[in-house]
Amino acid sequence: MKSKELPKKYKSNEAEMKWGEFWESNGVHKYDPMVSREKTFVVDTPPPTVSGSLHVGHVFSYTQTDVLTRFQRMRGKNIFYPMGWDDNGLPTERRVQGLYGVRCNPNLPYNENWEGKISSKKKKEEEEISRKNFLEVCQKQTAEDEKKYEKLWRHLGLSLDWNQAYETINDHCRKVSQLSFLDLQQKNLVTTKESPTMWDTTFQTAVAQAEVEEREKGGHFYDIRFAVEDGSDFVISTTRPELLGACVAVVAHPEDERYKHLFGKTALTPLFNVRVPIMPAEHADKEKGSGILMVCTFGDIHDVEFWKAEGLPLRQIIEKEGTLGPIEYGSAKFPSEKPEKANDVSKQLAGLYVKQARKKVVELLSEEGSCAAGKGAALVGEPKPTQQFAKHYEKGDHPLEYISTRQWFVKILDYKKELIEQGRKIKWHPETMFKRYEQWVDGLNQDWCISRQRFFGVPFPVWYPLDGNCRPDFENPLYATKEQLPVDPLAEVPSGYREDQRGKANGFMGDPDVMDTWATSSMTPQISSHWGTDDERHSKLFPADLRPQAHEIIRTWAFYTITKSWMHGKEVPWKNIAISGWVVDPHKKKMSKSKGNVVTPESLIDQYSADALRYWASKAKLGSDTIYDENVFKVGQRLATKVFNASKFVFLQIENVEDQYLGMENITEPVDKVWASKMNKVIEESTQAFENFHYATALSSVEAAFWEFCDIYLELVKTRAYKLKDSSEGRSALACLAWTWKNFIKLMAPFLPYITEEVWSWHFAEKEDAPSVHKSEWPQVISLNEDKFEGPLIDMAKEALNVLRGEKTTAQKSLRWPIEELVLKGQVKDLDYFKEIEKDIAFSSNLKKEIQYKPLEDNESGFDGRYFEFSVTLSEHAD
RNA sequence: AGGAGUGUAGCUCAGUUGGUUAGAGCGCUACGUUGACAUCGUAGAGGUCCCCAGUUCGAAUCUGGGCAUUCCUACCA
Repeated sequence: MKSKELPKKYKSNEAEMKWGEFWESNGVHKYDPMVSREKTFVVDTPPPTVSGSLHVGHVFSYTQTDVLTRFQRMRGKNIFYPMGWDDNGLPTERRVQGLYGVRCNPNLPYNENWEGKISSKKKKEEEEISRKNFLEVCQKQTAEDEKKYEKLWRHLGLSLDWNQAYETINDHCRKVSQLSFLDLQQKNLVTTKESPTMWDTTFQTAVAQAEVEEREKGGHFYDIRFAVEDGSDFVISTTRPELLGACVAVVAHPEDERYKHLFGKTALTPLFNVRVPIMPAEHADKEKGSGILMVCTFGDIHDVEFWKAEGLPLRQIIEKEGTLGPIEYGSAKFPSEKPEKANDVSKQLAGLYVKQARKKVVELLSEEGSCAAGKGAALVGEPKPTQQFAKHYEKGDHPLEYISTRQWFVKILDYKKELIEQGRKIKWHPETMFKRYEQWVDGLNQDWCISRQRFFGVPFPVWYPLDGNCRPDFENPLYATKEQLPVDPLAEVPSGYREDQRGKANGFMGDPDVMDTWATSSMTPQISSHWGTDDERHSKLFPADLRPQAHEIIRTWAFYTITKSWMHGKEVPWKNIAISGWVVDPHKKKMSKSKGNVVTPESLIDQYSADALRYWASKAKLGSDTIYDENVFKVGQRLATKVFNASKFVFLQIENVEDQYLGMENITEPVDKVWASKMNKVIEESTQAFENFHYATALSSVEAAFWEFCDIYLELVKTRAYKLKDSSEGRSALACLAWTWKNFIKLMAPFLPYITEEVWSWHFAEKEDAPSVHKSEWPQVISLNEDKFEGPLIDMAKEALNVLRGEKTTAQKSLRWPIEELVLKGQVKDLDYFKEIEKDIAFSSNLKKEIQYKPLEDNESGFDGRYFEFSVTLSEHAD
């Protein structure tokens, strides 16, 4: 065999291109549908939101999944590892709106000739386009983004099967989502109802509990005097005086002596002169404010609950846009003792946004004579500043309002116990993450609102019949049939109706809403398995083996997926859930685009190589956050280079050696056996670690062993391997080198797929009949037949080398400088075994030596190991 | 306020079931290097293992109590 031409240096970018194409054209990552379920490993990959670009946080967590998956592939598993794109939903709408300067107006007709052009415009100058045009431009934009994402994932070396990719807006996903909805409907697990719901006034849509976050805001307490029918009065404290017109009751704690006597009486609100009952309520806190407070429709969740429990009237004054409505007082719905005065106030407030209205109301309340009790101004004293916590939609800028609207809900509140039980059946990595799930489910207080008043999403497969006055009958919806799916109720017709009956008396109307994006992504395992449409495929892919995801979406993605799987089939969606941590900045805050992180993953890969980034991601355990640190990329890069150089060296030693001399039976020399037994341990450890999802532990163990291999073992045996290659001593070294090298490539393959594939191709691709290391068999431990070779010989040799190098360094001499005499001290456990190392050190270090030993006294500390002290005297051969 | 995590070298982190002198990498300092490798090698400096108390022959590790910090949840009229 003639010597191959090996590159002088490793060029990561060229290699990444080459092997990326190689994997694709050889179908290395392809799922085989013919293989049984037992031999298949199914990953429920997170579909990232397609709204701009991926960042280092994505690289981090997706790499961790890929590492686990590559291990399983080498264990012989048939891998199902799809990619999904979450392209529907608000993020896409927002991105398109900003990028193209357009806004959806569902009342406009479709314009065939309209073409979206990138042009950012101010909000007021945005072009209004039809719903269909809007959806088209959304789809066009996400398709472009997805291409960019795919390119990055390929470059990073994620071993995804791109044949299994899906987009959550495509026909198949819409079908599965709608099927899911219909199934829940049949099981009586969804309901439509008009009820107070958290509402974002900017996007004008309902939002679910899981999408809400608290933000701290400065605010003020305003003390306002109310009159009582008996002529007395009291003062309430509020941060939201603009809701005065929506006041439906006043409450105090049942045990509050100050107000007990007022229960059952009525109070009169200032400005509006509305008569409201004074009632006891458990949620009133005697210590807070004045102890008595107003109940409005709706200020917060307590208002909603109290309003529901007591059957109070609904006086909604805030409209969907976040402005105060034009309210006519003196009507049945909005009674007033002095309607004229109330309407005068109402006129001044109508059309104002909440913040402006607050200012105005405060202004009016501080006017002389505004107090209904006849005590001058209703506003008492100065407003007191306070830190408020207001609920916000995570993507919105204004506080949420509770507004009563009609929405679709999945009934989850009745099944908290069952859903926690389902969570318990799944193996969480790390285990402690289950607590988060449990706590979230336990604390739920609202059903899951799945309808959104948006456009780019999966429509409800629902129509409503219209009565003679064109009023929809929401209580008796018309559901699509399974065969109709996917269906757009705004374009298609319920069975038994004709298109020309749309919107007409006694006709029908389509449900205009779309589903929450989680209603679709909660079905990712079923989307991949083709639930409901392909039973055989479903049985092979469901439940999945692994769900990887981040911890902040346990309350959404994990929870909703578990919920859906339980509701549809009383199953858990996956056997394992692996929770990745975050990439955080040096101040331990989560890194994100908005924080101005300008480093793109693409440029990092170009600079450091994909393997280097993967190394960094693989160093972090599941569930723990990692500080962004480019130094770790450098370490990864160095490791890859070392793999290249060491491989080159080993390859040059063994390339022309006949196969028969590289068999394991040739490993006869003690030092080689000891090294092989050390490798056995590394293989065992890392396999064990991988099986427990502890890939980072596996990496550490392999990495440490590899550097030791380069620094110690290679140094020890290189002379022997080179000079005595035709003797049994030399062959022992060569066989051990070949075996060790092969195993290192394999052990590192999940982490560094490119460099390992590169060096694998030099020799083993052909010898092992495995074109790709990633489809080769995971290393097995070998039997050495002599278990006594587990002693510290390598450690001694290591120490000998270190002392040797140290001495020479101290003497400021070359490492080739001959040593006159060197005394080496150390400890060894096994006396017989110790005798054997004599020739090895001499041999491998090219040195002659004498070894003396004597028993060591039993350790004073009581530790019961037996030791022998030894000293080695080394002096240079007269070579 | 409740829950979960974290706290070990200047930095990023390992540290299994308690066990001899607490580790690695980076960084720093000094030195070396024509034979796989300067994307290298060798050596050195650097520690109150957050604090206090307890259990133990022995604690980074176990127990109790604090402190700091991150995240989740709740409250905040």
